[in-house]
Amino acid sequence: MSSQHPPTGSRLGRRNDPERRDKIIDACLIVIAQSGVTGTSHRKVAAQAGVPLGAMTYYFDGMQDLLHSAFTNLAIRVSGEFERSMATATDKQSACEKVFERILQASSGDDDELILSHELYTLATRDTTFRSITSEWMRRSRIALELHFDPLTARLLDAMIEGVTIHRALDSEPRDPQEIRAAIARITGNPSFDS
Amino acid sequence: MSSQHPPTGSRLGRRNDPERRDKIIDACLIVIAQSGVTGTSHRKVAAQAGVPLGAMTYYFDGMQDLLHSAFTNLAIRVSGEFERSMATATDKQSACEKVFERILQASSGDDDELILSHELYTLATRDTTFRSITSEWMRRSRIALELHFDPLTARLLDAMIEGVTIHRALDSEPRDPQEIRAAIARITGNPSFDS
DNA sequence: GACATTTGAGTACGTTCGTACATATACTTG
DNA sequence: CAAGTATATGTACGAACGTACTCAAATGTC
Repeated sequence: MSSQHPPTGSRLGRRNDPERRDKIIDACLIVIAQSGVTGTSHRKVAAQAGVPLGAMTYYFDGMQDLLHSAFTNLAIRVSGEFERSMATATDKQSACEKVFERILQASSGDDDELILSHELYTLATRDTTFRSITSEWMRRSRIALELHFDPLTARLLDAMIEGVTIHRALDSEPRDPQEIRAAIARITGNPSFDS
Repeated sequence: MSSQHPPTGSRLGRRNDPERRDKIIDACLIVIAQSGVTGTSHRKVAAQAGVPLGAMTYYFDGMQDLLHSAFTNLAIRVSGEFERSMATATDKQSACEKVFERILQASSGDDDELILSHELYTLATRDTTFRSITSEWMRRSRIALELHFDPLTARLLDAMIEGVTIHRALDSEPRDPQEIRAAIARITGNPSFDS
């Protein structure tokens, strides 16, 4: 008993798999979503990614570096999606509709985005290193919104998205989607959206 | 060397110090604010509280119970403060002013409230047990706001407070306080507040 | 004052963690 | 094909962790 590893200890040696690093990052986000940053360890991530433990310290300079890389990836992916979504809007009205969809989707809990972003916020509140990620994320959101709204409205709308999303997620009673429309209507000064 | 404890191993025995439990809870919040839930351990909290390690398992049924008690305490304290603040407002205008002060103070980073609430949100996003705390917290905020605003406006305002606070905290560039006034003005439909 | 009970403290155990490091393999170069 | 290098891996180590458990001291009871 106690066969710790495949019978033949096959060390692959120089294989330079460029996807290896990305696989670890993806696995890291999965583990964080499941267990939180608190419960994330090199061993869990390695297991999730299907790579040996030694690969963790090989590709990343410790836990901090791993987390930073993982959250940077997340921020780039999510803000990219939002940019693309906003870019498809043709006017204020359809832009409002996109924002509505975004809040609805983000607060639905159907994916891990909400959990992961909270984990990131928690790190960023304490650590300046991570704040550069959130800062850049917000900057890109704002710019995407400024395709359709003036700068101040874009900032307020961005903040409102955040607040409504969180409140919807952290309340145990379900919230009426109509509330989202009211929020957007008041911030943008577009009363017709609140129908 | 290696004197682990006061020279005289004075076991105090039945002393029933009712403050002991509260001291541990306060210490726990301090440790969380410093090191995050991630970095919080029984040993650190015990050291901060000046109680022996054994006291931790005596007063609390494990880490989960400790965290739950600590965050419940936090929620009660903070929402109590907000209720009292809102109760002193005499009309819509002064209520808006109170809300303004609240956002300014919460996002200033002068105390640990912001850090702690994020840590709580992160737990609540994943764990229903903690969501009852956030849920109750939001309920009380909403009721406090409903002293001066209609229910829908109260909800939106509450969400806006959250969003603006977070954005102010997680941006590396400073934000103009005037932005807060604009947000309140638009949500409450009180244009005169945005001056 | 003797005994029982409650309250609290100290310690030891088994687990898990991050990381360092020796070393095996694959590739490159001559 | 030999020598060298870059790449990747398995493992071992010390530190820190949560928790269970034993037992001392103070209090309650008669």
